[in-house]
Amino acid sequence: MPRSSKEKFAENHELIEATASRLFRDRGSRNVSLRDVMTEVGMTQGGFYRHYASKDALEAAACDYAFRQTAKARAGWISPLTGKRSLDAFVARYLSGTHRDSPAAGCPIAAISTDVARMEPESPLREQFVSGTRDVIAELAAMPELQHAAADDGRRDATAILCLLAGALVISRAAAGDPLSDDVLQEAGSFVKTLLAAPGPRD
Amino acid sequence: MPRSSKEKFAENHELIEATASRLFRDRGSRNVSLRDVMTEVGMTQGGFYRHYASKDALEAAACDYAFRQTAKARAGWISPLTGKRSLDAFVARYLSGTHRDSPAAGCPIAAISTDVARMEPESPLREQFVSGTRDVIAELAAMPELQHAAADDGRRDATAILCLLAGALVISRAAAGDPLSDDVLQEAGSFVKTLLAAPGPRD
DNA sequence: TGTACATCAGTGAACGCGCGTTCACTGATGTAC
DNA sequence: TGTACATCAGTGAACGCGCGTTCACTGATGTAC
Repeated sequence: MPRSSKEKFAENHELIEATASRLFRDRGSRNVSLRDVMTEVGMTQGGFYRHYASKDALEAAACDYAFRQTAKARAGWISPLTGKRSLDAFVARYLSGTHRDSPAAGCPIAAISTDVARMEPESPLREQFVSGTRDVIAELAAMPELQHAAADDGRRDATAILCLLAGALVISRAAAGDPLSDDVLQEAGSFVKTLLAAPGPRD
Repeated sequence: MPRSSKEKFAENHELIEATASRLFRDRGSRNVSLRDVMTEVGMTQGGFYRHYASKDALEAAACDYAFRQTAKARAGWISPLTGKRSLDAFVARYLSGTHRDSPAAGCPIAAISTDVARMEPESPLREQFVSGTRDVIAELAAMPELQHAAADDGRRDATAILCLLAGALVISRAAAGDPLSDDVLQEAGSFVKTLLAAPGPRD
């Protein structure tokens, strides 16, 4: 059944992007073939090139999708006490066993940053990644707990905490199956909690 | 010229390991062929299997080599003021532009943790990686700055700081070429410095 | 010590396989009259 | 509104290529006498 309608085409396009985003975060794009992606979508491999010029182009689109998807998800990460967004709630969700065990649906910074680091200097994937990371830092910096008297609007602390969280998740995933995996999540969480409870601005 | 002497064989073995360790950290083992490794060593690909049973086995050996190499290098990371090892000196070297730009000679946690996370649960690479990571945490926990009155001998702070450092390096590498890359290193370093200057134990 | 022989590190071609990409083709969709 | 035709999303086979691994072979090394 060749030739889909415009609507069906757009639907397939979105599905390819979402599927690739999921598989690439889970296994790494080098370990996922276009055939894997298209089969999961329910199409054959040849049809891919009606949607993207190359696998590289798909990688960039999948990265963008991952940032958009996780940004939406984070909007629902609210404190059970206040019902509002908070750094506490963010940290708890980010360092959860669920997040560790579901890279396919999780933060692209933790999932694909090493792949991005190995790309060519001017690749579209790199640009998407940097843009998405900037947004996450800005989102974190706007959290109430970081709105202290710092001159930089909490950007430094936001950056550092993101590094801590992403680093902890990556190491925890690498150590999966070993007690160290849970330890890392627990200790990183405890460290941030203590930090935020400390009196006064940190600068 | 077939058949090397025992000495030459041991020398070649070490060279294969060191070369693989370097290339795998730099480009990721999936992006490096055995041919790449053996050519760089100065041998042909067929000879590889006299040294290792498979590429998987080489990956584990290369990981172990990376941890041993960087542990030796860190022994020389001393404070310019006191001439002794210190967390300050460690952080400065870890978050340097040199370290960011030389993954091939740098920390394996920052270089290959994502690759390790994608391995089979019981792989030898995973075990080597976990063991090496434990050692780094213990080394950090023994630093004078973390020997405060904490009940856990500074392990929690050591773990958290390692996560922060590794996370910062990985993100900085992914953002290479963009101002964000330097910003991340600088802000993470500043954050840790402020943290260590804060009075009293953190718990 | 010298000699004959077994060992085995390294060579280089070959193997099967999966990959990204191309392409002739199909037939439903969308459009021009 | 109905019809004829151009478009183009999707199919599935084929392409060249590089990969990890195997293997018959070579000849220096190491050993047994």
